[in-house]
Amino acid sequence: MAKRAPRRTDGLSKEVIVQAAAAILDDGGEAALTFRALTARLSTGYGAIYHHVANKSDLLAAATDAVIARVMGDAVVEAEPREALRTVSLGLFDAIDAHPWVGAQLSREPWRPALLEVYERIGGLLEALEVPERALFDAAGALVNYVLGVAGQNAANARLLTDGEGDRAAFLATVSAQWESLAPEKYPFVHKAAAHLREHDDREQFLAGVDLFLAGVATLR
Amino acid sequence: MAKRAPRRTDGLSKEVIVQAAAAILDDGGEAALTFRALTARLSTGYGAIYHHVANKSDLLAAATDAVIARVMGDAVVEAEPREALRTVSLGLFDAIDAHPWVGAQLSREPWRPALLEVYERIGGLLEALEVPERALFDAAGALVNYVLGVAGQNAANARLLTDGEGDRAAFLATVSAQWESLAPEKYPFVHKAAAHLREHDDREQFLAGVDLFLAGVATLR
DNA sequence: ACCTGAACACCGTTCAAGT
DNA sequence: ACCTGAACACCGTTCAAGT
Repeated sequence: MAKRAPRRTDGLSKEVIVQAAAAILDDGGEAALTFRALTARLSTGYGAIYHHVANKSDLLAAATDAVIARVMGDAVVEAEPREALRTVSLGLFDAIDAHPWVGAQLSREPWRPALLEVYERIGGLLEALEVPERALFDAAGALVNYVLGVAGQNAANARLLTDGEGDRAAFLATVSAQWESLAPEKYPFVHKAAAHLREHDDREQFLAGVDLFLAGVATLR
Repeated sequence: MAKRAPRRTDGLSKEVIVQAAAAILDDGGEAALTFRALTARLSTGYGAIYHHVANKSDLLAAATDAVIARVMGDAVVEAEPREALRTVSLGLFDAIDAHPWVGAQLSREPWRPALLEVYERIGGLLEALEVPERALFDAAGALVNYVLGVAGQNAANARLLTDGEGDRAAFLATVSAQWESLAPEKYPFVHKAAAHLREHDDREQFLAGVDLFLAGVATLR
């Protein structure tokens, strides 16, 4: 009886490891990604992984970069900058919604190389929108931050729902009921917002925010 | 020789525990908050803490709520809604900058009771700004998300700087140099942005984003 | 009711040893 | 060069036992 597990015949690579990590993250969320789970999935040892990856942080960062790079690669080039900005923003939103761990990671390490592409694309499109030079960088920073910020918050909700058992409608109904039960004299706005909360569509609300932003940018011209 | 540490004479309470946790978080960042560090600081045992607090998540949430509640309590009521919105936003930004762990926590659990106050205040002020009913909730959601999102990103940077050794100027110079070294044909925007990055003020850029947002909101009237 | 601290079931990471 | 897996130094959390 062999004491050791059979050795992998195909070589390991950072890419293979990062892809396996992403699969684990997608399946079970952030808590599921452990080196033990990773060695099991790859039928290998700890050292083999550490040979290709510096540590867990490095692994998460690489997996995040891969997702963002894919989104930016997929995003079609549109003629009209305003529409293109909406498309790029929504692409990021959807990717982070599909991979909630990406949202958490981006808010933890916002200077990743992957975001270079995002800044370039969004900045370039704002330039095409004829935003004046003096406001261009503030506008780009604000829009990128809005997109990542909202997508991250949304991802947190998505995580809450997959980690727990409940479905989205039930969760929103609970929060909505809480808001509704607040004294209208003390919380007039939140009290009124409760009804909207139950029916709102996250994607639409996200896009409404992008549009508000672009409307603000348009006043600068 | 007594085998056991002397028993606390004053009683423990959730408030005392939460405050001690906040102090540890402020001192050493998120990694420093362990139950071992907490028992040492409070001269108590694990069970004592678990008697007042459900688990670590609960502890972090309570500490976050306390910080946000303080900010919202401190925020002065201003006559002019536009100025009041800037004040509230900046108050949140500064609080999260001073306590970076709050930013991380809020992006992890965005439905905390503490945020009720934030939604109420910001929503109410937008209402005072005569934002039409149909757009009010999207606008409030977007603005709150922008504020928390940017503040969270900023907090991540702050964390990067305190956890590592470097100072802010050196860090920005490094990123800026990286951006500048990119091929201007491939990254025209980021290449140009490098100079701005070195000199920009996070607070000012944050406020510029709030203003862009409010300008967009103003077009709805 | 409130508190103590040994013990348990996990982590990420290291490293001597294998091929 | 690349890989294995026992071992180490941590975690959060539990719980029988104390006051």
